Amino acid sequence: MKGPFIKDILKMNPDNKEISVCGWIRTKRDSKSFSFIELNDGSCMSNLQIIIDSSVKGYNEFINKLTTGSSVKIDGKLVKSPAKEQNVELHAENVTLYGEADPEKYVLQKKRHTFEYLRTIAHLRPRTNTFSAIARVRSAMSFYIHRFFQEKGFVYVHTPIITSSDCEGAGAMFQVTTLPLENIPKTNGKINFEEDFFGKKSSLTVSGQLEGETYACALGNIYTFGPTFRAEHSNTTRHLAEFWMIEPEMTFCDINGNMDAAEEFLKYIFKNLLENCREDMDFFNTRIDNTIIANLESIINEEFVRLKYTEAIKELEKSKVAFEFPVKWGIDLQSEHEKYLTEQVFKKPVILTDYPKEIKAFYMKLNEDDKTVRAMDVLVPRLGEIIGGSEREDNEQKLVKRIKQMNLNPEDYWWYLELRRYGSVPHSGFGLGFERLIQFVTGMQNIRDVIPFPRAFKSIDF
RNA sequence: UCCUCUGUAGCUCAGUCGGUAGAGCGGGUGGCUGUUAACCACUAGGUCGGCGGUUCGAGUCCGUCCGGAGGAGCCA
Repeated sequence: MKGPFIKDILKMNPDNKEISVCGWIRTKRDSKSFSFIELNDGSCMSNLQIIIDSSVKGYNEFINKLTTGSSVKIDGKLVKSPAKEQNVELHAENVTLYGEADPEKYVLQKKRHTFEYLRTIAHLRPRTNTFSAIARVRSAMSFYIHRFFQEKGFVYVHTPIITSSDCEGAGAMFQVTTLPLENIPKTNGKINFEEDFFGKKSSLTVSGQLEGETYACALGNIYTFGPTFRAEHSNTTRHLAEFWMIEPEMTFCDINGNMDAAEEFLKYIFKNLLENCREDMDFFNTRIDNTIIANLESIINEEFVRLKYTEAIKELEKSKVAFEFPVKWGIDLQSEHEKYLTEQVFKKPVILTDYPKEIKAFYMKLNEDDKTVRAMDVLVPRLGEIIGGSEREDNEQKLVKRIKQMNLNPEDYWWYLELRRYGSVPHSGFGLGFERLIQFVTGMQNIRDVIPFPRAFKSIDF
């Protein structure tokens, strides 16, 4: 597709310039002697208004075929529009119809559709305002994420999608196998994985963190940004079986440096989003959730609160709110607790640290009190946890002890432990789910609507 | 996996006490207007998710299966 694109045309000086524009017709309004067309090419939310006078060659043949959804090329003159709704419009001189869209059958007519229905036509939904805006915001956010890390000298590491470790413990895994399922080779009743493709039981990754740490412990600062798979039978507005995750890992960096990085990171990408995707963000703010822009602006401008878990528990115990889940030191915080802290107590993002070791992963660095670990969760108003991270345990003996405590086998982690044996360094990192981030900035309620082709439990229609 | 709700026209929904179905939007036709959520008139669309049962009679009641949504758990 060649330009100029409608995004740029709308900013051009309307000086009778001859241009050509391609796109899909969103709607048409006929008069006796001319027609108005709203043309969209995906470059932006706005349409370009086209006027086709009935004197244009072939008018009577093509005009009834220029229906919603049909694709055209229009050559014409860009002029100033006399009406208020737009600055410029295109006076067509030549019309080329590429593809018709039978209005009796094409379901995306100009009318509202529920997101639920649009999920059943995932191949057509990017042609709607909402889903094209989501696609642009997703793309832009990916770019800002890369740019943030690249500007800071982080190395982008491609961690494997297929892994042999069934030991990551972050969730149910999808097994990868070429064994014949109708006749699985077994020895003494147990599956013989030596005959499988990799010679070992293999799965799709649930996290690139452990592999990421190996590269961080050589290159300094790294990040991953790739697909992640969880085979959990979750059926919620916040879970996917296939989603994208960002996981930076920083060496010579403690929990405080980790918090600094997470805060700077969020502020950077949100600021870029508001500055560069204003039209799409205004749309979300108007049509989806009218708090998102104010919310993002306050996150950009406010300093995040930093609070230890123990302090947060005290704060919650002090409150008069009747929580569904009672508060007590040692519990994992429920989303009602997180929301209370971010929305009622502080009214801004809160970074909670130093959680009880029992409710956190084995690789998090143990504090001197032997009870808490250097975990950090970044909580934001409305969503709750947006980032989870920690300083990693860098002492081999302590790490082995924690692995055993969690009933895991240290032998499975031999290479991960060697990072602590040879040139171990304090290091930290965090992870964030990309789709939840997109949900947060767009206000979209269902995670299946912020990824082009959602994969979820019992759901893979496209 | 559990709990709740839901399935009627292309889409969004209404349908009373069980008596063979309606609206809005969208589509078609005609009219009108520098229109822009266009407007006005007319018009065509339905195996009421599938199967079984109760009944003289089921969109409506019962059973079951399938699909969808929301919540819980788990998590990102």
